[in-house]
Amino acid sequence: MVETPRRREIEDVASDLFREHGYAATSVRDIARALDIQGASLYAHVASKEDVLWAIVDRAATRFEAAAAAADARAAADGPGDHVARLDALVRTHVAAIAEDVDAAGVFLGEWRSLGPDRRAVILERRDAYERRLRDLIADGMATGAFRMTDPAVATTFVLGALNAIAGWYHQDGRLSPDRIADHAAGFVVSALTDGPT
Amino acid sequence: MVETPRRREIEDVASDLFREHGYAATSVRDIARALDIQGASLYAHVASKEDVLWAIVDRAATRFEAAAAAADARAAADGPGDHVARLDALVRTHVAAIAEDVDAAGVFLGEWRSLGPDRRAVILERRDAYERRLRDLIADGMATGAFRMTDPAVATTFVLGALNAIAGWYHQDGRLSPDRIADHAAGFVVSALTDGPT
DNA sequence: CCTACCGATCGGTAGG
DNA sequence: CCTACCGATCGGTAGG
Repeated sequence: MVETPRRREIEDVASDLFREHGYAATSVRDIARALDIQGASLYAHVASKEDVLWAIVDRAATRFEAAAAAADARAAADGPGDHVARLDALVRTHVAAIAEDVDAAGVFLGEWRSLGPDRRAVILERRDAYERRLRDLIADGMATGAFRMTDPAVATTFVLGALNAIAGWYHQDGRLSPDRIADHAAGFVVSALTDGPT
Repeated sequence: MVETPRRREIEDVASDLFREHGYAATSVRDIARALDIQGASLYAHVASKEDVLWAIVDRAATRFEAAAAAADARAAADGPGDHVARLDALVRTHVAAIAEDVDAAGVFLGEWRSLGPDRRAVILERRDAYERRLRDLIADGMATGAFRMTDPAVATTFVLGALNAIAGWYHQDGRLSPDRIADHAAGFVVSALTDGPT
């Protein structure tokens, strides 16, 4: 299915509603009303309600994956062995990925439970892969002494928990720009994983 | 309404289902089936589906509030001016409050959107009050030099994000005991907010 | 706690 | 994109 402009409009409106009320509490009529069309008319553009959720979640997941790849590229230019720089880069691109589309990020992070079994499994595996990437970086940094020793798996969930919480409060017209938030996030995470000033 | 044993049983089963599938995606028949009774029979014990959600959320919120009070008492015994000790105590009681009933904590943290407007407002105000408490502690610690200088409001959301993520992965029969998780959480948070070893 | 039932709303289809 | 419609399921009530 091609991504027509109208189709994208539907997904954006749905992201907002799913984020605000949750997928199950949002009816296809709610989505249609926000677009000023009839509920049944939505099916001229989408095959099912779950397909809309999937499109949002899949696109958000892809954005996070691209962010991680971009962070790798950025850090590799600086120096491959610098774990602090690599973590700093990953945190910043992660925050940017959230801020780029908060609604979609929030839906991705909070509504994957509403996917059918197959898609749910796919998205969980992609989340796991992303998490493994961060965990490996943290574990490697501990092994080289860049980070203080602690449980890498637990530290990873703390880091992602702190970062993903941003999707719960960030607003485009808020006090802080995405870059400023990324500054704070990078400072927080690096400080949490290092023992003292370098 | 008094809290009969059966009523509590209903709430526990509902916590599990709401946590796994979300409030809106869980029908009263789902809850009844888990208790081996008919859907309509549930109404011999509860007035509405939302009342069940409210009971779970209200109890969990009360538990977090009690945890904060306990942390205050514990830290006051040590010494009132020690912000690191106060933060350490608050983190530990917060983690304990999550582990005490993960399902209810998860519902409290993730399903308050499903409450009606009035109850939603009440629970948001109680969450805000809890958050203010932590933010004030962090801001005071920055003013006295115990914590590194950064934005207290943002730091607070990072701390709560990291801690509340525990509700997403903690299991009673997991690798780590609540106390060990609390150790890691306290180490992570204190390290994030301090500049180096004391 | 059960059986029998209710109106409302759900996601989705047919046919234009 | 609309009107008209469908079967299924929803939360909840009546009466025992």
